[in-house]
Amino acid sequence: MPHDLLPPGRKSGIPSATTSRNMYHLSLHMSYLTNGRGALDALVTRKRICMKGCDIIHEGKEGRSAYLIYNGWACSYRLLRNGTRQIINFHVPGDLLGIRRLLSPNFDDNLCAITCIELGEIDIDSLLTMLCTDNRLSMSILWSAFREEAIIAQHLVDIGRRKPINRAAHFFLELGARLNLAGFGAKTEYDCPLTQSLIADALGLTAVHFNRVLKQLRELNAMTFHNGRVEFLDDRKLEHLADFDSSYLR
Amino acid sequence: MPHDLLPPGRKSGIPSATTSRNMYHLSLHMSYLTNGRGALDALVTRKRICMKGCDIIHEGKEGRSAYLIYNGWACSYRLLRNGTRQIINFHVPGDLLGIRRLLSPNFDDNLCAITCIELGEIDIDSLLTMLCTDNRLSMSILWSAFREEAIIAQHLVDIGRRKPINRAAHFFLELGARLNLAGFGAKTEYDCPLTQSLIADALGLTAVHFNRVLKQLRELNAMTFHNGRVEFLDDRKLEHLADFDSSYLR
DNA sequence: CGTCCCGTTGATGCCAATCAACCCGGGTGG
DNA sequence: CCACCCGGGTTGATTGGCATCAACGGGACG
Repeated sequence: MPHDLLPPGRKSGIPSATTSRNMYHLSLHMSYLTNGRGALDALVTRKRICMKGCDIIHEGKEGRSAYLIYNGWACSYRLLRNGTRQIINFHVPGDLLGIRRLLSPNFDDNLCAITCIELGEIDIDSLLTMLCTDNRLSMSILWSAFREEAIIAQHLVDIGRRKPINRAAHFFLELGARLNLAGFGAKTEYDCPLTQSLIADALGLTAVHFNRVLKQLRELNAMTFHNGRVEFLDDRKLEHLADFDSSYLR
Repeated sequence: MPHDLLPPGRKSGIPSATTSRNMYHLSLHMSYLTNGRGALDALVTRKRICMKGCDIIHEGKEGRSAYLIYNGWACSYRLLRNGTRQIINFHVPGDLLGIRRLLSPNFDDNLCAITCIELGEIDIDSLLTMLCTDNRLSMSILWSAFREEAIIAQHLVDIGRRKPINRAAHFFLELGARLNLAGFGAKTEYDCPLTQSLIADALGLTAVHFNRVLKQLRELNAMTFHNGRVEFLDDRKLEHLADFDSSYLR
């Protein structure tokens, strides 16, 4: 039974990642979200800190909150009866978490802190009432739902039809693009606090095999991933491997 | 290069499936959607018929319409450079198609008619302006976006971490549950106009191997799929295989 | 009657899961 | 302090499952 993100964990040995920025410099990655952001920020009632490995939202548990990530990383995942785990999506600073339970708790996945994470807590009920009056806010929420759906759909295509090496290339490119849009990381490198087995669980591979795939990427001089840092060595080669087009992120 | 749904095709040899109902008896599957349904129906400007195999929305093509399915089936899919196809989701009567392009054309996948299909066309711009005034309508749209996201996420888990036989079992159970909620099909059987290779492309398998999986399910006396008809022989065995819980559909 | 699409089955080969061993660095406790 | 453990990463050997290639049958349709 995999449990590498279940225990509360010790003090993170992992560098605090890409999050050493002003908390107001959040992922203003698109017009709608930018417009709605002010209204969203206003709804944050309190700050919450989650330690690395803690569940932020647990499946089935009633909860009346959504969260805005100020800094740190999280992931949504599902555990299967056969003991495996599928990670649905990783979440980076600026992302909005848990909106799906706005309308139904059944829609939501487990949500777990990958690094120590700082969250703005938003009360679902006040969000709901605000939605009725503030139109830009509803647009913002809708946008963010669509964007997440597009990311997940892309992820689905990745897992369903791409070979592991292409899948991995696509993953790192997408993550880089997302961080870039959120105002973090450079074009050719970024901090990434994920472990190999976390990524493997997102890509539908075993950790062992993902490790070999990383080796291949290294030997192709396409990219490296060491000590929580991703470096793109040959963008064109990578993009060719990944068949990547970032337009769905905008 | 797979193309079994690309050509316009001849007159469908496939029975017109589960769609022989009153067109107003649409998938009123949930409170929010029900509330918003009237408003949505009112926005339908004209009816459109698509022949089996026709693209309803094609990636990249500008289009300012969303569609409501009156009857017939469709699917959203993406084609990869390597010549394979991944089907993201199947759509049944009552589903709302193409809302993601409400906010950005980049978000949308290809959309194709699987059977001859009857659609209500909704102008995106009037939908947008309506959203600003009609609150139940925005809730309805939001709900439908969340639900679709939940379905896709479930699909992702399926492909990423379940073995083909469990995947197939899950697929048929989900489809059955969706049809049921939409008011079609009985508990233990339903019409399903999909071909084996369509389903295989949704499940991330080859058609050949999916065929063998169907054989296994048959030999386990769990279910059969013949001539466009699904029959569940042993629900408990199936549900055990699939680890299925339908709550995310409601 | 020939063609096309769909479903079915067999034979073969490869790729990724699995099992296993080992390294490294950091914590922890005797 | 050293011994030990534990989580994360790396590599090798082996197995099996799924893709691939190929052939055929049947039904629908021109």
